Amino acid sequence: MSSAGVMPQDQPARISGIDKIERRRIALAESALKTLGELGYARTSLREIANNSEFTHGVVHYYFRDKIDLISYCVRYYKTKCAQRYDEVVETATTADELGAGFLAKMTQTLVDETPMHRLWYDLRAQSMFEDQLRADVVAIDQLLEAMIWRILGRYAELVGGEPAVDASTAYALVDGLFEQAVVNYADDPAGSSERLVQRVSSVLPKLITT
Amino acid sequence: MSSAGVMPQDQPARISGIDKIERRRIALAESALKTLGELGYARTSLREIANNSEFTHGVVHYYFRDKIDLISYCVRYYKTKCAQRYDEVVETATTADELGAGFLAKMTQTLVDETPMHRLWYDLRAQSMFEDQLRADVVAIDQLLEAMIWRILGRYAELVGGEPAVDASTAYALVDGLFEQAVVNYADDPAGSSERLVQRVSSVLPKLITT
DNA sequence: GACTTTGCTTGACACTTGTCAAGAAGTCTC
DNA sequence: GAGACTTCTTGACAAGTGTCAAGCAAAGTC
Repeated sequence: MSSAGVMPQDQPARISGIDKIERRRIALAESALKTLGELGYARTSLREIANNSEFTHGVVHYYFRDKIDLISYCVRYYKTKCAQRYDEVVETATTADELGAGFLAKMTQTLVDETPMHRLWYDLRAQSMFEDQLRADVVAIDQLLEAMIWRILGRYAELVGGEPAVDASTAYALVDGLFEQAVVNYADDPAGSSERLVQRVSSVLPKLITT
Repeated sequence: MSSAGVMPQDQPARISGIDKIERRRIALAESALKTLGELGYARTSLREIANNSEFTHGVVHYYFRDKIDLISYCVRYYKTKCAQRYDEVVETATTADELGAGFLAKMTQTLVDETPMHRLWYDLRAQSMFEDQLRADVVAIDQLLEAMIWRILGRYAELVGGEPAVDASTAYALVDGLFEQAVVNYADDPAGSSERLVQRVSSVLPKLITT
C-alpha cells in the first residue's frame, strides 16, 4: 500500500517528497470518501470530489491514473481504519459479559458515528459485483472483517468456556447480515435501529457457541 | 400494483387498451431488469435499456415519467415474482428434513438461475440508502422476504416440534447475510459458493429453533 | 540568478446522460 | 375514407462526465 519507511535517512528530501505525494493522495482519498459516503458510488463525480477538497478537479489525474484507481485507493485506505476497531475490547475484556458489552457498545458507536462509511461499504460491495476492478479490494476487506469477527467470537467462546459452533465465514455472514440491516434501516429510525441491533446480536451470539 | 380485472366486461375496448399499456410497461420493465441485472444501477442508461428492448429510447418517457419511475416500477414488478418462491415447499413438506432439503434446493436453484436478479437486488438496496425515491419500494420487498423466511422457519419449528428462537427480522437478517455472501462470491466460485451456502444454512437453521 | 522539476489550475475534448418536442405511422371511429 | 386519437421514432437540447494537454507558479538545483 505505501513505500514509506523504506528509504534510508541520508535522503531526507526524497523521503519528504514521497511523503508529500502520499499525503496528497490521502487528502484526496479522504475528500473522496466523504463525498462517496454522502452521495454513493453512482452519484459521485470527480469534480464533486475535488469540490469537497482544497484542490481543483484536474489534480486528481496528477495523483491517480483514473477514477477507478482513486476509488480503489479509497477502499484500501478505508480498510486500514476499520478492521481493528474491536481489538482493544477483545484484549482487555476478562469476562464474556464484558466482552459482549464492549463489542456491542463499539458496534453501535460506529453505526452512529460512521453511518456514511458503512453505507458506502455496502454500496461498494454491491458495485464490486459489476465492476471487476473493485473485486480484489472488496474481497480483501471482507477477509479482514471476517477475521475481526472471528477473533471476537473465539475469545468469547474462550471466556465462556466453549467452542465456536460455526466457522469464521458463517459467523461473519450472520453478524454482517444483522449489521447491514441496521445500516439500511438507520435513516428511518436511528435510535430504534441501534437498539434492535444490540438486542439481536446479543441474542444470536450465544447460539454460535457450543459449551 | 395493477388495475387489471377491475373493469366490468361491458367495456372490452378500454380493458384491452389499459392492458396494452400495462403490457408495454411490463415489457419495458423486463428489458430494464435484464439490463440492470447485467450492468448494475450505476452503469445502466435509458438508451441501453431501450437497446435491449424492441423499442427506441424515446418510448420510455411515453410510459414512465422519468428514469426513477421506471426503476421503481421494475422493483415493484420484481417483487411479485420472488417472494412466494418457497411457498410450495412449505405447504407440501411433511417432515423437517423434507422442508429443509426443499428449501435449500430452491435456494441454490435461484442463486444459480437468477444470479443477475439477486445481484441487482443487493445493488438496489444499497442505492436506496442514497436515493430516497427507492426507499419505500425496497422496504416493501424486504418485508415480503422477511415474511417468507418467517413462514419457512415457523413451519420448520412446527415440524420439529419446537419454537422459533428469534423474531422474524432477526431470522431474515441472518439468512439474508448468508445468501448475500453467496451472491457476492458467486462470480469467483459458483459451485463452491452454492455448496457452502447449503452447508451454512443447514448448520444455522437448527440453532434458530428451541425444542 | 537562470534552469529544471514538481505541483497545481484552467480550459478544452469527446462522449454520455436524462429529457422532451415535433412529427411520422398506425389504429380506431363515424 | 376523412379525422381523431394513440403509439412510437427521430433528432435535438442542456447538463454533466472522465480525461488530458497546455501552461502558470512555486520549489529546488546548480
